[in-house]
Amino acid sequence: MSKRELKKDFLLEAGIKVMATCGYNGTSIQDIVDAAKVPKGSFYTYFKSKEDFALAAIDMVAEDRIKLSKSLLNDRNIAPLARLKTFFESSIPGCDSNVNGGCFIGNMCQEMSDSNEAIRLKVRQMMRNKTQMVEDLLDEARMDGSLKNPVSSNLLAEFLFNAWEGTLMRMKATKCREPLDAFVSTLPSIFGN
Amino acid sequence: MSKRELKKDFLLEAGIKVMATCGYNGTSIQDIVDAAKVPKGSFYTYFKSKEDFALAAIDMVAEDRIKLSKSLLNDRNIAPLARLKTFFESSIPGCDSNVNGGCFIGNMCQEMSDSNEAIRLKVRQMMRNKTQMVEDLLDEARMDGSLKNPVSSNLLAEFLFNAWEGTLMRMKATKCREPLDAFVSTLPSIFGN
DNA sequence: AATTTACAGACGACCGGTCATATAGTGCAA
DNA sequence: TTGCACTATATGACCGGTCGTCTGTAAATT
Repeated sequence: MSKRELKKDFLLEAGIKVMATCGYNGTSIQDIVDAAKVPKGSFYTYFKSKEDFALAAIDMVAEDRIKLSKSLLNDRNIAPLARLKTFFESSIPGCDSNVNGGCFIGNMCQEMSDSNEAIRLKVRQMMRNKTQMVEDLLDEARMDGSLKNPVSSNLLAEFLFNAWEGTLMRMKATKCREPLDAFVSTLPSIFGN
Repeated sequence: MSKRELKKDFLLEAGIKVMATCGYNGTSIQDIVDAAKVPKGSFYTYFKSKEDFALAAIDMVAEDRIKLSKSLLNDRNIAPLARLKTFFESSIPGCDSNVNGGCFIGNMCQEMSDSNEAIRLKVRQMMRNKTQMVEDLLDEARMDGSLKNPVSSNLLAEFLFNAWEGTLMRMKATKCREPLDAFVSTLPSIFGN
């Protein structure tokens, strides 16, 4: 990775931290470069606009998460539905200690979908990808008999992924992990018995 | 209702429309007064700050929704779980035609919870209220035998309300009602058989 | 020497909020 | 009913500050 790309990633990582808690409109270019300890003028060497930064940020976050999820999801030593639980939990870093920020992609979705089409489309794609991963896992669980819910894996995956995103959102309001526990407690009853 | 209160409500209604699509930080005082066709100086006659406006806006939206929900929820001629479905659907106005805006309270939650404690607490309270309504309905359904899921009404209500909020969020990303349909299709399988 | 990258400073626009002034509304005495 | 003092509302110019972006030039790299 070139020196330029390293610095770009560094700027992204620092900026994501700010934008995850303050949102798109609540984060200024100044905030981003301050967090990265980089002069303001340099910002436009790496990103052609604030929107461009946000799009790259969504890419980076989603890529990190998907990489992490993939390694967990393909471990055939663990039952599919147990992996699903892990999958959800892995999508929020340090969900017990640091309840700030929530899901960066979910945040962008709520704040920007109605005002920035490029961000909306990128977010939609990322969510579609993650939903597909859930669906594959559900299919696997159906094969081995641990999933008995008659609703199609496709619909159920949509439902569960969205439910999880809603749970992360609720965590932002409560600032505690209680909603997460309610989710995990309820999950088995949805798989059927 | 006094003349003053009428104008305040008018300003609120016009402003909520803007803020529901552009968010808190994406909406300026100028945007609000423009939407209401009122001079900027007048804003501060009715609200002491932008934050004050947002808090009043959340109140108004939640009050409207709760009033609407209450009338639907208490209709004993309809089965509890059917009412629950109506309850969810009533919380989003014109969910098929106008997918813009989504859930105002959900939007505020995601955007502001980490940066404005007053808004966060207000949002938390509203969500708690709505969850309680779901819980009551689930209890009623359990009485008449239509709800067989062994998970407590409390946990299940939390789960379902958050799932619904997540579904509304997903609708913002897709700009179509498909996620809503997936939610409604999946719902019966959660009640048990 | 030529090209790319780094960055300070400045740009006009707009932000949330204030204020002096103008106007409208109210209660009361005559 | 009228005239008057007083309070409440109306209003847009204006405040200091920050916004996202751009430009000119210095430094680094090729």
